[in-house]
Amino acid sequence: MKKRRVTSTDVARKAGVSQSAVSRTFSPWPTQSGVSAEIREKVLRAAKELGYQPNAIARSLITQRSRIVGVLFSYLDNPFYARALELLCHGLQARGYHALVFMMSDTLQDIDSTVSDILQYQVDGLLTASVELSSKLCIECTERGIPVVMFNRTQDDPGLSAVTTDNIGGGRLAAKALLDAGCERLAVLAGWEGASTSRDREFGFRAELHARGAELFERANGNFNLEDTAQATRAFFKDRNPAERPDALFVINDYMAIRAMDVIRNELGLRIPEDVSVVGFDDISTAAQPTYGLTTVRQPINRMVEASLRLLFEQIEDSAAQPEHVMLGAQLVERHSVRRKSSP
Amino acid sequence: MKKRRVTSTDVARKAGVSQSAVSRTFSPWPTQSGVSAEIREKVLRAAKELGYQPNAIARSLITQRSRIVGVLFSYLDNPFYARALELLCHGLQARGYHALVFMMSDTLQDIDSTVSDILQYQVDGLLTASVELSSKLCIECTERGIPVVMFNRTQDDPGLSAVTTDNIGGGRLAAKALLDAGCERLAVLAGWEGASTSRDREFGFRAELHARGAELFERANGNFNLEDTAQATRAFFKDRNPAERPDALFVINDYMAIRAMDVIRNELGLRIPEDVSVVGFDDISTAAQPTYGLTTVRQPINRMVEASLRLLFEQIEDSAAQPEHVMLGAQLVERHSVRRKSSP
DNA sequence: ACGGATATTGCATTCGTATGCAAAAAAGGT
DNA sequence: ACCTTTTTTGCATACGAATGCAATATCCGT
Repeated sequence: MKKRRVTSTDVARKAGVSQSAVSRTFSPWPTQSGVSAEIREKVLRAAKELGYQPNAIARSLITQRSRIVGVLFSYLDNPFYARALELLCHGLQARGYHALVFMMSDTLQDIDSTVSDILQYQVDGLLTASVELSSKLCIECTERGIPVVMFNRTQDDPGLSAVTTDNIGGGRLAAKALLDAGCERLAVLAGWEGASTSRDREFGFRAELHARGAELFERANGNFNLEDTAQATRAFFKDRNPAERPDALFVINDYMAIRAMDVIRNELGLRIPEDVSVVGFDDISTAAQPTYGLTTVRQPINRMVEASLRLLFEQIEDSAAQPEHVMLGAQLVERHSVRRKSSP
Repeated sequence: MKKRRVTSTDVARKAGVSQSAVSRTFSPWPTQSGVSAEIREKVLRAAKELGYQPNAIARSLITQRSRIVGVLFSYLDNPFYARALELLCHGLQARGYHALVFMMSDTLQDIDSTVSDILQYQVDGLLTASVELSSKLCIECTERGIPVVMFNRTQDDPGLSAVTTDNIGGGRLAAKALLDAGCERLAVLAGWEGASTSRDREFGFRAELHARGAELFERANGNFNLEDTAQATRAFFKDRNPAERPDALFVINDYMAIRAMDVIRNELGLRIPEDVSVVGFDDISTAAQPTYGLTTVRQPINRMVEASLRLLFEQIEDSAAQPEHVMLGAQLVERHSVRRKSSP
């Protein structure tokens, strides 16, 4: 039952060569000091017979490279993040790296022990998403020379790389769409005050309103969860006369927007977009389904992932590489949740 | 910039004790041979000052335990799997383990190299979900003494642990619900023939039909993707007279069922459940949203995850533990997508 | 104070692979 | 054929922590 693992020494013995030869044969990088075709042949044959696989742990120990990247997420309910994780993993694997996933349920977020775990596993880099990391985590990691890239979040600290969409610009686009359609009482359903995404999107939204001389009608927090979102939506519309309730709603992400639409239509019996126009953010696949046809601000998720990986590997491969903040453009995707411009 | 990492030897020197003492102080398991309070104190102080963290890689090498579990997924689009991954990670972390995630896009599934990766990382166990693993992978891993637990899939090979819902029973429940409601032309929209889940659910569905003397009206494959699902749904209903098309649809999972409902209502202009009743499988959160109100067969995902982890750790901790197939009961959740029983 | 039992501590080795260095072999030049 | 240059090869050591064993210190009873 308990098989002793096969080591490079076993292979060496079987092939009648030195352990170094085996190591060199399996070296992933075209080693400067190669092995002759003849030896390589012998080694490979012996390895195959024994079922030898190099031990990545031992290799990491000596090379000081684990080829493991820590990936921090706090939840995957929001399909945007599920998709991001999927793409991130693919990208990592394509580069010969692997993702060690840390799920931080916001409730029991034991930051300290998580940081400790990350550090102990000697990850070569760290990708964080949907997580407001305490500056503590950042400092600890960067101090130890572990590159950190934040996905879809920013932090004031300029020592950290981050990749985001232009959330402020995106917020403006949302406001513009609603204003252009002739909406007059605009409400925003924000996420959670602590998240830069939510703050920036709302900021952009308000900025555009201000620029147009309009005023925000109402606001509430959905805290990125469906329950609070439904609650807030009800508060906006329930038992209110048409003239006293919003006629437009900007929801800080699609995940919440979909839920809001549901409450608006099925619980409150209002029509979208006739009674209320809705704009979301992200452009998750559900938004495109005809049932919702949600007009939304698209985040270019593929490019975001690519940029994150590029930044991360630049820093992994060149420790002198400077942290950078990449901001990609947002784009409005018009579907059917915003009413058509009322002709003047 | 380039900080040399702090080792137990550094701490030992600073604290004026031996490296062994440091190792023992940081040993996670209450070591038989402890250290005195005095030394522990000195060590901890020195460690804190230097910012020492034990190196998990080095530890793994000597203990032959990586405390890393490989987790294989093929996609996260289906929220059921996203949720499963989330729960799995939490469970792993709660036990002091971590998930090394392998995403196998079905298209570019390079099984061989993935197996190789898994083996090289010396994972203590392997959890696979939404993946039909070639027997090759199984054999390779079990031969090397790596416990494998399949989540939501089965394989003929009895040497493998698996956790599933009673898919056959679940399929029967779906048929029963539809038949009891008086539906007469039942269609099933399957996933992909290669997946045991899909096969078993369809099998159960047909078995119940057969037992009741009913016959399957039609079937198609949605291949677990939204495009094929929409396509198949159109084929079922488009340009057909009411009497020539299905009046009930069992979709093999909710992810696809939601898409099917969308096509039925928004593209084809049919009503649910008046024109067609729909039953899904899984009970993802979207199914509960009023917009859909999908009647579905619930998989007890929490218990599935718990069982998977239990099985996995039984085998990790006791190499004599036998593989086991845990099958949990399925349960029908009635909402509004199946028409009410027509009174006789 | 002494013998023996017990709890601490440190030494030395081990895990499996990579790599600098020197020795050996092969290739190249005249 | 001889000397130089280049390529192969193996030896020995390093990576960082865990642990069996022996040495030392501590405790206890009398």
